[in-house]
Amino acid sequence: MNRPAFTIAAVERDTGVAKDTLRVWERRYGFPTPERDGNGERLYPADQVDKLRLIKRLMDQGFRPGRLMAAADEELADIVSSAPQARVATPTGDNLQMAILTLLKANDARALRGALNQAMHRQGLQNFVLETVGHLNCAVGEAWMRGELEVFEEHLYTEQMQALLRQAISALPASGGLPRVVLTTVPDEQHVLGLLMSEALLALEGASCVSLGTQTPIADIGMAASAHQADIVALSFSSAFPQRQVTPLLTQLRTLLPAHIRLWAGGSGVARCTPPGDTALLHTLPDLLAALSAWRSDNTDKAAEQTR
Amino acid sequence: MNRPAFTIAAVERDTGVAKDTLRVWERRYGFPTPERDGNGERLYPADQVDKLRLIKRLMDQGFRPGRLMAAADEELADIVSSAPQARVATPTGDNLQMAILTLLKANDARALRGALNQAMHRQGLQNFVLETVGHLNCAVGEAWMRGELEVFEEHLYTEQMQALLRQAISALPASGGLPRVVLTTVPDEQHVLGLLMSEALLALEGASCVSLGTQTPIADIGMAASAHQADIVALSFSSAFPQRQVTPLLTQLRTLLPAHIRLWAGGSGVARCTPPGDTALLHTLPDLLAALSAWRSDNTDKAAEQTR
DNA sequence: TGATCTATTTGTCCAGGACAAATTATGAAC
DNA sequence: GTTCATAATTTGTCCTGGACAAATAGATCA
Repeated sequence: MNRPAFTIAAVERDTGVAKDTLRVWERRYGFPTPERDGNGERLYPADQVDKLRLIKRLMDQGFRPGRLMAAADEELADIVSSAPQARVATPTGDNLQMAILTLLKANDARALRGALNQAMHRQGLQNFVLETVGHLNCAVGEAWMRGELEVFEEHLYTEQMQALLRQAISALPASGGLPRVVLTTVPDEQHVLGLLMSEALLALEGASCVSLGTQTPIADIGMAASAHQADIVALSFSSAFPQRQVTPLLTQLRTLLPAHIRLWAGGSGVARCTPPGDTALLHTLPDLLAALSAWRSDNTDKAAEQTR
Repeated sequence: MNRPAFTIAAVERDTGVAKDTLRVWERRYGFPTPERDGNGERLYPADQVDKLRLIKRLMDQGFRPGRLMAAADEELADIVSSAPQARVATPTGDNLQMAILTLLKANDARALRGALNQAMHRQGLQNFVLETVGHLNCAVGEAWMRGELEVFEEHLYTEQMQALLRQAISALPASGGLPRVVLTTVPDEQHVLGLLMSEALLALEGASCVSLGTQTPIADIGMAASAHQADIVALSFSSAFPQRQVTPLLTQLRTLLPAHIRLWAGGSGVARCTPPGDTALLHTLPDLLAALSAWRSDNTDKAAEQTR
């Protein structure tokens, strides 16, 4: 079967690699090597797009393009099988991972939802979020990289997990407690699971969460924080978010925010970055809970004022 | 207060206008007129970015850039106030609109959620989706264009409505009935409310819905349809989606899908487009219910086979 | 070992030209 | 006056090839 070819715009959409970057890769590394249509415009064969998708994900994990681009398909497969490090999990977690991946491959949406729901109720929401969801996300991503899952199966997983977390969050009582947290992601960061995991943990601890969803413009994040009288602005960055943008964005937002509003940035996207002054980098979810406790210790006065 | 300037990449993210387009507008229409930084790179003042955002939304409604770009700020305001046509609503709907907009301006997230929840329960899910949600979406968008709401307030609305619809959908029994529908949006279409509204209506009527969330690559939509043994693939297009892409995308997807799987495309984004052959264009939500009824009339055999 | 400096790698921006698809205007025929 | 085909315009996207700054890796020295 001859799969259709992609225009450069389609490749940008499907891989997340900018058009300018695709052209410069071709010039420098000799890959990809698109055909040309009648108008001299690039047409990327489907297998090259597949390879680009894989390369993009490996780059998100820290690999550099010069190496990856030179590598043949088999070398890439080697890299994939050697790279995964998030393979530490409890025995029960491993079993669940296997079960979830199996259900995903079988495309049994209802059983998948049931299994996730059951796991959440057995472990409790906090343990589920802290110990299971993150590992599951990684396991699904790695299974895709190994070619065991398709993109649409990843989408199904994300959608089911999102529905489950939102359901759990909706079921929590609206506490009205402190701190008041505004949650969102910056433009170009569309991953929502990190946001929902954070919201679930914070809401469980009795914080007042207001989520703006994903991709709020920087200036609006500042306005929202003031409008909602937030104590904290919490941002989530996935590993797919371009590293180079993180620091300038945080710096800009910090200047926009009143000094008394704390800025928290979390997720695997903040792994290697130097943030401005008092910005808190929360690399893992336990860090989020720790930061919450710390804030409460530092602000016993506000809590007292509230109960007044 | 001197708001900071934007790089061309930031303007692309915040307005949705491509970098190439921004440069060619500057060349042709003399707007925008960015400054230059030390390296000769464009720096867009914040007020020009605001104007670009407004221009983009008006273009999404069918206005052409040549006219808008020449217009001064006051003329744009005139166009905004003359354009809105979705101002037809029931008296009760109008009251609700006013109430919601007021709560949004007050940034009272909890009261907003309460009001939406109350409206949904009073009207019932079907009426709520059919008669209220769409009008509310429009009203919020228009209020933004008139400068009455900020972007972050729109985000808050979207997030609250999304949470409410997902909660309602989760509460519906998983029927297992026919038809089996795979719902998603194509890459570059990130609006999720249209998808959730459709899922709610279809699930209410006893169809089996599998949502893949937004932005599934075309090839994966095809694979997902087969994997889930779908009878129908339903896509949602917002008015912000580039019109020119709709027809080629639908055509490509049609060739990928087995002939027996129907393709439904809905939302305001399919208003002016000529789809391939038997693709159903569902301009409004009632059209969706009509299409569902029609499918069931045409497929009584399958329904009978299922009850067997 | 750790710190400072240099070299390489890498992504993004620029100019300005080109072209096809979509839209609007023009004109002919009924 | 309406309908249809044709011409003119508008508009977004793609192209080449050069440039540069920020990030990273490598080398040198204390």
